[in-house]
Amino acid sequence: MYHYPCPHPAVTTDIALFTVQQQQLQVVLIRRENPPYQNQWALPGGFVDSEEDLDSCAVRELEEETGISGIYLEQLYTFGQPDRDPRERVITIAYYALMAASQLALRPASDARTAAWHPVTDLPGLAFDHADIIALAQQRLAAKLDYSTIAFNLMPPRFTLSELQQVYEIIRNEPLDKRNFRKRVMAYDCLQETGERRRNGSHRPAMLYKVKTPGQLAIVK
Amino acid sequence: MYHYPCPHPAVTTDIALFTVQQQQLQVVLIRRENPPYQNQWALPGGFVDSEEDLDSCAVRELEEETGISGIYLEQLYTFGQPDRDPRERVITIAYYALMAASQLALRPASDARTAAWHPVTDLPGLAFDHADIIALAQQRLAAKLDYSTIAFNLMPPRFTLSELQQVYEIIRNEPLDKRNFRKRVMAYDCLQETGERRRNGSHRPAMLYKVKTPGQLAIVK
DNA sequence: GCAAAAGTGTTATCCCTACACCCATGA
DNA sequence: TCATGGGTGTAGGGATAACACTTTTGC
Repeated sequence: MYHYPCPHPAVTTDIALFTVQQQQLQVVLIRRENPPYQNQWALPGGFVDSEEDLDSCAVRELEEETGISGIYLEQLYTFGQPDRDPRERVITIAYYALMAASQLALRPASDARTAAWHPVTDLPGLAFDHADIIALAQQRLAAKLDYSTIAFNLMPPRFTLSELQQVYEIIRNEPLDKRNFRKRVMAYDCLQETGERRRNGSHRPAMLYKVKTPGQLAIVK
Repeated sequence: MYHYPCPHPAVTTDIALFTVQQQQLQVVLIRRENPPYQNQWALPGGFVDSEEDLDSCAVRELEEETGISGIYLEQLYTFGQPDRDPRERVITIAYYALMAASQLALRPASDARTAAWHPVTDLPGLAFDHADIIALAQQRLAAKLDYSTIAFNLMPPRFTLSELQQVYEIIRNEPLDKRNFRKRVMAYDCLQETGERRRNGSHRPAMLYKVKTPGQLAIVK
């Protein structure tokens, strides 16, 4: 097989998988079993296979290391500082992904014995430049809240408008007006009432909504 | 030197360099001297050196192949379809770059005998997936017009507001209201009157402006 | 009946849009 | 003096932001 006469670095994908849980934006980290950075926390990710698309690699690595699949995933940025891995030149295509807390079912797999959620406000020391990746992903997520329906990918199949509002408030880190919020998200025309209501304590039950076309990302306003 | 036991693809950067010239958005293409796609048009770009940052690689390749340097450059997206190069797996980190037409001084260099500007509306057949890269870059540029001062990077050191408006109109492909346009860009507070005026035909001379902090990208509105 | 969250409209303000005329110059 | 692009302000409309009370339930 032909090889171009040029350096051939290792190439990985890394995935910042977010959810909102316990009133916090959280990200999945795995504890590394092998050097470098053995026993440190890192993002799930790994080497791109020879006949594998980059997106597919991110999906596969996430599934292998956390057991999670079928969620929203988007390419974020490519990090290639020559010394970002102490052993060899490794270029990583970073992705970010979103899932509902309700779908939580972390399955630690072969090369990541421990996978766990961590609040982004309280991260442990991270391997490589993964802190930078998370920071950039968080920034992108916050920016996309303003002009897309990306946050719907953080919601379970059925949810109340108050729950949706909480997700927005947690990511933007500021309170929102209830009536204005409802007007805005309903204007997106992406949500549908289910007939059901959620009873949840000693107060009026809340209508449950679902996303009309799940997985779709609408650009709005 | 250590090598991770994984596939090691070739990695390149490719750069979509835009300017506005002759009432058109144009992009630099080079004619390929070597296979694959010999004699076809392609974006400037090339392999990432072993100790080289990705951004630096893009800057270097652009300089080597076109003689152009010192301009605005931003990472766009990473393309990694396994078969995007017929010879070997090649992953490319695509960049886009902007320059003023006034700075035009294409210097064809060693591995790109012919470098030339092409209107994006009338591109020749392109090597690899470079047509996709250009399309995405153009889309990103148009989107960024609406919420940043990115277009200022397409302007020469001194320019009139009418010239700036033309650049916006060409990229957005629609006419804009002169008074509203001026109000908006002046509100960015990024432009400064020079005392000078440009005399240009039998009509009132236009004030020349400059960007207060060139190279800076402000997020606005 | 009381506590607690759900649900709902109106008004004021701001921003964006539409729009037309005078100015300075060269020929 | 006329043709050409440069330069300027205002008014109306639409969208956003501020704001408070009633409803339904569990205890």
